[in-house]
Amino acid sequence: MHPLFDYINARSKSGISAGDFEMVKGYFTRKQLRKKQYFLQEGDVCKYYGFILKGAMRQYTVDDKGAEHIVQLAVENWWVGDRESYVFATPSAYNIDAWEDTELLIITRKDVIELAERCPAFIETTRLMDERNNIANQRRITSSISAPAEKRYTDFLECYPNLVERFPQHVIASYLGISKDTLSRVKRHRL
Amino acid sequence: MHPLFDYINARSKSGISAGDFEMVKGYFTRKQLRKKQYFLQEGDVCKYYGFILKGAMRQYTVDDKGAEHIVQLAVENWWVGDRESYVFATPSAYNIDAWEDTELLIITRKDVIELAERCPAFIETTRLMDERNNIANQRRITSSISAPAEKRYTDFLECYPNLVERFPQHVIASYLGISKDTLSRVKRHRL
DNA sequence: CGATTTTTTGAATCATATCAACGTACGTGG
DNA sequence: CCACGTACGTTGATATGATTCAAAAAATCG
Repeated sequence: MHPLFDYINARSKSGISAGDFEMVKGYFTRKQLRKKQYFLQEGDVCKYYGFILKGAMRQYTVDDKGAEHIVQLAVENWWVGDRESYVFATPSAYNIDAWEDTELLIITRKDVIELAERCPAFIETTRLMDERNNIANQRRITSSISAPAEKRYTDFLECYPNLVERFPQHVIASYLGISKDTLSRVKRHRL
Repeated sequence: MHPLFDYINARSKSGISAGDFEMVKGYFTRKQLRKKQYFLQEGDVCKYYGFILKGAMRQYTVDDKGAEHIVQLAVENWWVGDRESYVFATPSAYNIDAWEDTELLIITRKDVIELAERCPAFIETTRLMDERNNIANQRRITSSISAPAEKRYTDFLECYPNLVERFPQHVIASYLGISKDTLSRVKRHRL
């Protein structure tokens, strides 16, 4: 039916009624982003978290040499935002922009907190999201401190086959912390 | 008073009463570990999460060449365990052992869930822990995909000055994903 | 079709790893 | 008190994996 409805239903034990979902939906605002448009710019406070209905986005830092380092990729049914800036209302170190034209549901921190108080299923869902996120982050950290480029890439393929189709290779390379040139060579070597 | 009591009080909006805390404490079991003793071994399911009352621990993988890669360090007031194995009851890819003699409060997954239902302050606390953890992991990922050895080390010093005093240099090096030799050279270079 | 983005490739270079040796400190048992 | 083992840190020489740069090829898009 509605992607967010399905998302909450699949992740909360109790599930959510159609009526409750209307209430939940009321807390979100729809937002359209064109390709390359910023959702968040370095130095700004991340006022909104976004749930992606359609599209693809990237979160990245820019170093002193101007090189981009992609820390997160996201597509449909993923959340985007800089958690640190969102929670503490501090200037973000990241940029987030749309890689494709995308459509989001956005919500402020204040509203998330209020919504959590009114809707148990929503809390359960966000808790589960945090839990899964922690697990995924742990894996990524393990991979990035202990595995060479080739292993990092195969781990990625296994874990996120859907992302490979959505982003070009040089973006994936940056996400993995290796250069596009190296990733190209790794792929050839694997055949 | 009691480290876990203080921990919950500092992290839940409402706080916890002395009476409720007795109930919480009842769900935990005290566990002593001698230096080098395993808390979790690769291949086993992580049945318990632990709250460190006293001591220091490390979580690591062992690669095919027998080298250890430290993915997490923990001291007093930190939680230890492999979240993925704990949540899904799958064999863990990690070892966790005591770096010093340590004293823990441990709890099963089932009891965490039950306790969460009975004590709102406990839920709030674990939610906050997950949130902070996500933020910290994000930082670590950013650092590890984009920064060279020296920056990674200075980031670490800034973020966890207390850990530097508790673990020898070669352990820190492994945590940062660099060799002990390189860390030694980095330190000299910084003076 | 031209323009832009993406991928590939080779050559030179750089950061870090590896290996081996040595120095130091600490603790334990004789 | 000494002798020994163990753990830790440093250092130099060498090896290696990955980066950088530049150029060209290939794919994509309006």
